[in-house]
Amino acid sequence: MRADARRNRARILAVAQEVFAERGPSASTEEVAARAGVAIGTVFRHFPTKHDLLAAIMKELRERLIDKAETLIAEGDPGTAFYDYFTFLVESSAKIGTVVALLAQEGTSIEPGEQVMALNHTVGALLDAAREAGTVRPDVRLDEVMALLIATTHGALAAAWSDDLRHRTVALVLDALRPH
Amino acid sequence: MRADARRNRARILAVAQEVFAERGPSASTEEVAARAGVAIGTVFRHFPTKHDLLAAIMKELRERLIDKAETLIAEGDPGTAFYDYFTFLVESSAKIGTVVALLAQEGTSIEPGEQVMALNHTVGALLDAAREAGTVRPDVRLDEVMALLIATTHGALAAAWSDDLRHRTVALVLDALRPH
DNA sequence: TGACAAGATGAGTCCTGACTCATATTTTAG
DNA sequence: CTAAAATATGAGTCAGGACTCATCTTGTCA
Repeated sequence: MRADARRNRARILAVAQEVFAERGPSASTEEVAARAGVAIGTVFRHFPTKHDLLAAIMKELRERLIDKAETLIAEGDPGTAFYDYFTFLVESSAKIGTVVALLAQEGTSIEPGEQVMALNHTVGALLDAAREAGTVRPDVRLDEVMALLIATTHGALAAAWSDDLRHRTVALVLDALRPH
Repeated sequence: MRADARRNRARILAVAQEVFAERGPSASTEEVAARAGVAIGTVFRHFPTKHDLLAAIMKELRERLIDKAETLIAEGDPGTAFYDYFTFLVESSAKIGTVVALLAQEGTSIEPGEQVMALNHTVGALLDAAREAGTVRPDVRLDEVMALLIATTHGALAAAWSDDLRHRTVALVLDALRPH
């Protein structure tokens, strides 16, 4: 792969994240190209389909999210790591927006979607650890947690909550998971 | 207004609710026309803009939602009416889908939006009653409740939760609002 | 450095979906 | 029953956005 091609690919990917975060997944490929300072054909050379572009973003994002989870597992208190991660994901969605696309677009399609599967697995591990540490009610199930996560994440993005409101709301949701 | 015109208007409105519930707000006006058994021009005669059509749906929906609230206030236990209403709204969104458009489309626009204002007011009344009856934590604020409502509603629709999962998730969320 | 393959360009195609309007049809008042 | 007014019709216009490709440009390697 030529050096300039690699540079362009990276630049397009970065810019696309911004654009889709701001305008939602219906933003035009034209705008991505324009903001990347590149002709539209170049975008389609690297990502033959708009869907491919979105998929690439989601893949990168997933890696970032899983990195964060591994850091928390390695360094953090198992009792609080779960809560920290939940909060981190909601914060990310408020800023990055794409998390929502990740969770939603896949959620509505038929197949579970590998991104969601991976996240499921990660959150599940943190949840188990927290349960064992006694900081999460033992009867809380993973699918409920994922549902709360999707809901909070969607809400934070769709309704553009203020920082303050977002914090208070997440606190309420997480309180629901704590033992008594 | 001619009799057939009135009939058509009503039919279009009813069908449009179905279509938008199934396909989301991006469903085409063509499809609404087709399913209503009417030419596309007729749809545009009654609703000059797609936005007008959505607005009409939302208005009708709002009236239905507020009716329900008034019934609950009049007949129900003030301690549980709030919880029943919250549940009712989420159930509705799971079926009607349009609630989401109502809460979201408006939420992202600049002005608060009269639909959301009205719902705010209604939920606020129920929340106050429940607080007074002691079935809701005194420190829970209306904006937090609305945030949870939007989130749950979005989540239920976007992720197509099963009935069972929806019930459990709503139960968790509502537990977060109960005193201890 | 030269030449060629990889890459970039952007005007153009195709399609979808909102909206229009000249014409045909129906309702209804008288 | 009839004519004017109100409606309905649906082919057509227009705009936006995904995607293509003939042509030009540039990186790289001998």
